[in-house]
Parts: sequence; C-alpha cells; structure tokens
Amino acid sequence: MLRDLELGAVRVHILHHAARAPVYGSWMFEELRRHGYELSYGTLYPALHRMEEQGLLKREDRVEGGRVRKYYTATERGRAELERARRVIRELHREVVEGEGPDPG
Amino acid sequence: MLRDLELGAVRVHILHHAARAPVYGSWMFEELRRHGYELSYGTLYPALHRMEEQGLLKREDRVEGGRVRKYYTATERGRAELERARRVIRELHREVVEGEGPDPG
DNA sequence: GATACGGATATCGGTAAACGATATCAGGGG
DNA sequence: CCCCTGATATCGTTTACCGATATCCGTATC
Repeated sequence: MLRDLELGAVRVHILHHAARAPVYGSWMFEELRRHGYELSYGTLYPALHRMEEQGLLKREDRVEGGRVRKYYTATERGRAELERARRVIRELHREVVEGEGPDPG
Repeated sequence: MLRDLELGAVRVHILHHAARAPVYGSWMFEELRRHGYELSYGTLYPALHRMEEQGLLKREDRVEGGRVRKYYTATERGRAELERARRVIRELHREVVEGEGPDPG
C-alpha cells in the first residue's frame, strides 16, 4: 500500500544525492538499502534511464578501479524537480505528521 | 516524475482523514484538490476499493440529503499502516528537507 | 592477444495500477 | 413515472514494477 510512497521517496533520494555529487547505480542501491528502501535493480536502472531521458539527470561514463560506472548528476531541471518534491514532502509532513491530534474542525 | 510520491501522499491523506471521521469519495476528492493533489475519479474510486479489500478501510453505505454515499473509516489495520506511513514521511523529511546543506560527508 | 573473471549495468515477460471518458446507480420533485 | 443530479463504478490503453537472467567491459593471467 505504501509502495508508491516508498518508490516516490526513492526518486527523491536519487535527486537529493545526485544534486550533491555524482552517483552510480549500485552505490545508490546500497545507499537506499541503508535507509531501509528495498528495491530491485530491475526497478532502479530503468528509473535512472527515465530520469535521464526526462532531463533530470545527466550521465557520464567513467572507469574507476577497473570498473565501468555510469555516474549521474542532477541537472538544473532535476534540482527544480527536487525543490518541488521538497514542497510536497513539507506539506505532507505538516498535514499528517505534525498535526496528528483529533480533527481540528 | 513525482507522480508516485503524490499518489502515495493521496493514500496517506485518505487514511489520515478516515482515521478521524468517515469520509466519502467525492468529498475526499475535493479535500485533496484543496491540498493541490490533482487526480481522477478513475484513480480515486479503485484506490478506495483496494484499500477496503486490503482491510485498511471499512465501508458503510448511507443516504444523506437524498444522496447515496459510501462512507469509509480506517480500521485498526489502516491505523497501523498510517503509523508506518508517518515513519516513512518523518525519515524522508529529515533526510531531504531538514538536511539540505552540502554533503556532510 | 585470447580467455576467464567479476563488478556493474541492461532487459524481458508477467502483473498491476493510473487515467479519463463514459456509464451506471439511486433518491426527490414535478 | 421519468428526468435531474450528485455520487459511484468501469473499461481500454498506457506505463511501471520486479526479479531472474543476460550482457557489457576493464583487468589479470597465461
């Protein structure tokens, strides 16, 4: 039931991290696991591809330590979308977490 | 891109309201609109049905002012799921809204 | 320079949900 | 009894998840 929320949160986390420093798939996978988000590579990679197609991330292929990695960084459009996401989260937090008491009317 | 997040938020809002007082479809529709969530009846009603099938909501048919309405109230299971959702939202808020500065390392 | 290795990335088929247009339902008034 | 209206339901198309499986590509070894 909360799966949509969690998958939405996954995308926001991706943008959040990719706005700070380049990230690649399997690192992101582990980072998300550390935060309790369980998902499949069959979900993560297509999501990264879509976000690139939509212009939210830009990809840069690198070879590091003998590994081929596709690094993703948030674009301007990605940062703007992240800001939108933050507004949604702030609103949701205010509505259902802060205001937990009985119906104010 | 944020659609998943928004639809997840819609479900949380439904549980949140249905835990306070019985709600019916078109009222919930308007309430969500007031909070900026755009969605279709073809999305809302099947969602309510599913949440009932999953035991998160229980339905009670009433006639009020000559209108036939299906009122939904959160079950115990629904309240438990709402608590889970609150934890996810708190975590998400802490991670991507409160900690917005540069990478802490 | 051919081959095997392993981390990283890509894909496929089955399943489920969103969406919006359209249809249906049910009580009340004329 | 039939239409009006608010409310609820459904259908076909499209899109995404998911995990098992396949593929890619530097590197090491010989």
